[in-house]
Amino acid sequence: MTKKRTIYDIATELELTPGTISKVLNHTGNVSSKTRERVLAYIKQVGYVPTSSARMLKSKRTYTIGVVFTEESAIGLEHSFFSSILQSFKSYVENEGYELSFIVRKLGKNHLTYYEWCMNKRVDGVYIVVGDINDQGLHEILESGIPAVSTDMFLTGLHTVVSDNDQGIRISMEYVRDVLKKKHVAVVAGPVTSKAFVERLISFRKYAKDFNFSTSEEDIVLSESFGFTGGFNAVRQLMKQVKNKPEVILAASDDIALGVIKGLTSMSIKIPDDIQVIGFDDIAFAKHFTPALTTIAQDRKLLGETAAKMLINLIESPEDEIDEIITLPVQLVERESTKR
Amino acid sequence: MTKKRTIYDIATELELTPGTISKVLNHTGNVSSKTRERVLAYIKQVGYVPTSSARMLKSKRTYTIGVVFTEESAIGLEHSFFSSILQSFKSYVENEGYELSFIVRKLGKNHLTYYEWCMNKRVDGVYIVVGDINDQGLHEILESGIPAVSTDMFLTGLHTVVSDNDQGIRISMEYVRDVLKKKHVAVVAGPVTSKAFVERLISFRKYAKDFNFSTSEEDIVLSESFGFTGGFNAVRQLMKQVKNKPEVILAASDDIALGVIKGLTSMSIKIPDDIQVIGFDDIAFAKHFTPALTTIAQDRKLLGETAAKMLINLIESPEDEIDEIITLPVQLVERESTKR
DNA sequence: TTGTAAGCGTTATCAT
DNA sequence: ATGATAACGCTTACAA
Repeated sequence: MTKKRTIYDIATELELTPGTISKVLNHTGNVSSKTRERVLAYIKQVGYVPTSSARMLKSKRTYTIGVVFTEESAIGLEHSFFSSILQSFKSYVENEGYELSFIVRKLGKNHLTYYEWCMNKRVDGVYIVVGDINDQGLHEILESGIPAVSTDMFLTGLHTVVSDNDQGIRISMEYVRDVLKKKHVAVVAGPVTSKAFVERLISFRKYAKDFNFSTSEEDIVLSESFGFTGGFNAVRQLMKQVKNKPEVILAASDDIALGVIKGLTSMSIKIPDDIQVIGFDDIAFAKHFTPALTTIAQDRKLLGETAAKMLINLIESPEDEIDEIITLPVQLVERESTKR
Repeated sequence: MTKKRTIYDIATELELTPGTISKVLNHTGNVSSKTRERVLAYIKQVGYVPTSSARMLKSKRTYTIGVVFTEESAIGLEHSFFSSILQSFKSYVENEGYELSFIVRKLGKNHLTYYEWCMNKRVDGVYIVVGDINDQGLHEILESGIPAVSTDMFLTGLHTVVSDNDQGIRISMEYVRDVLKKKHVAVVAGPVTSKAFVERLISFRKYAKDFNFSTSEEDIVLSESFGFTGGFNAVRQLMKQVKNKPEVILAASDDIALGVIKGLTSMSIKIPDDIQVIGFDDIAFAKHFTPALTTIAQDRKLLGETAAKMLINLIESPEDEIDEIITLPVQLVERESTKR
């Protein structure tokens, strides 16, 4: 490992002083455009890059964003829905010169709270991809005034960008009524620990009533988990408790929907011939499944990007007044799990 | 944001000097156990944590590992196979007090090579999850002597942990011969840009010959991409070019296998009744697909952990002589896409 | 056993 | 327009 060149070396090599180099590096102070060019050219030539720890130490800006990705919900990097939002967030902020650092509860030998971690790392901002609303540490962060955004949860003081869950449920119900021409629709709801699932369930109840669907409480069942297995078990439960088979089942997420389909298949129920299924999210696998899943597509790329823009705005222009909540429209994608 | 307490504050508050505080923090030098206890207790009470940038600047150790996750292959965080290895790597190193930082080509306003990035961030080591073997930047890293491990590629000087591809192909072929009792097996291979895919194809040819399978060159087809769509197209091509339908198809990866199944289904070929399919990887979705996929399971958790252990060993005990390549055994998982 | 002081590589405030 | 110099918060000889 060759010795790292410092701003000091550059200076002597160019017969200047460190201060001057620093000025051109930071586009600050007065430097003649002649020396500026010379320094810039030399720096590029020798491939010099400032040492970030020194810069951080001095300047208080770290160009680092802390990422909260709660693993208690058993969804880590592996969960395609959240990780693809994160991916898009990451690309955006990297382009702006920021980097991501996962917030962990442990640093070296010390255990610490989210807030302590943020103080220690001096992150410029925090992005909550998935968080536990009951986590005291999250509240501490908000109270501390560190810029923060989320694509998952609502908390006062927390800027959030989410898909329009109500609209999503509304368009799937309209699709059921107007295109599928069905009236008996059941729902496999997600765990109520997630705000999004709660919203979707509320909207379902509302529109089922507004549209005069023949849906009763026995047509509503809760999946005990986020994923495939939850949907699988829940739908078997649903079919057991229901007097008449529903014509259509709405699932709270695609993961759950795929479990629902598999559960139904395991009971020799054909999709979409016997029962039609509609999901929510449009995960990558939805179109590959057999039958391909009709679902409400969330724009994950846009979710991540919007959150990124929002956070950088919060960091770099704290004086701007911006909306606390941004809602993004969703879209119905018609595939094989429903049939006109 | 309350002002951060420094080692200096702690010292004056305790009527000691910064040096002493540092010593107890680093378990170094001589400190009476009485003061040590006192300092430790106080630190915990006020929630003090050392500022990492200052520590890094001084000590040259950053407790940061750079992660190379090439995105050219269109597989980002979203790809479940690699991201779950990374997840397991991450958990392990975090427990040891390290953190991960994605290596990007851009830092602030400067574009730089992998190597420059590593120098700049002063990472303690590098983990290549997925890398492009032709990338000059990777070679630079190895030459520089920064400790590096990979779970994907082979390069002299690069420590690597991989699954035993040859064993995987062998046991699936033995399974075909001894359990399925079939002789005509085709293969949908993966793009040869990946070493793993090359190995699997070589092993396939070898065992097809050794086992006297009735497999000819026309039974071998290459998927032009890593994923589902590649498998889908490739198998349709295969069925077109082949005189006799194969009895079993081996796919180079699960993603490809699922595409193969869907492709076959689209041609009204029933699985496993008409053709049986075997994958490789055991991604999360393999068991949820219809039909559930018989496959060779790689132990992703162990892959990530082993790589993590290896890298930390390289970092902390550079004098240890350790094997450059570690090969992990794989296992056959029998599901619905094959039938005895 | 504890204190002192010199750096680590920057940035920023003064002088020049 | 450029040069000196004092921080930033920590580690680590070395001195007391």
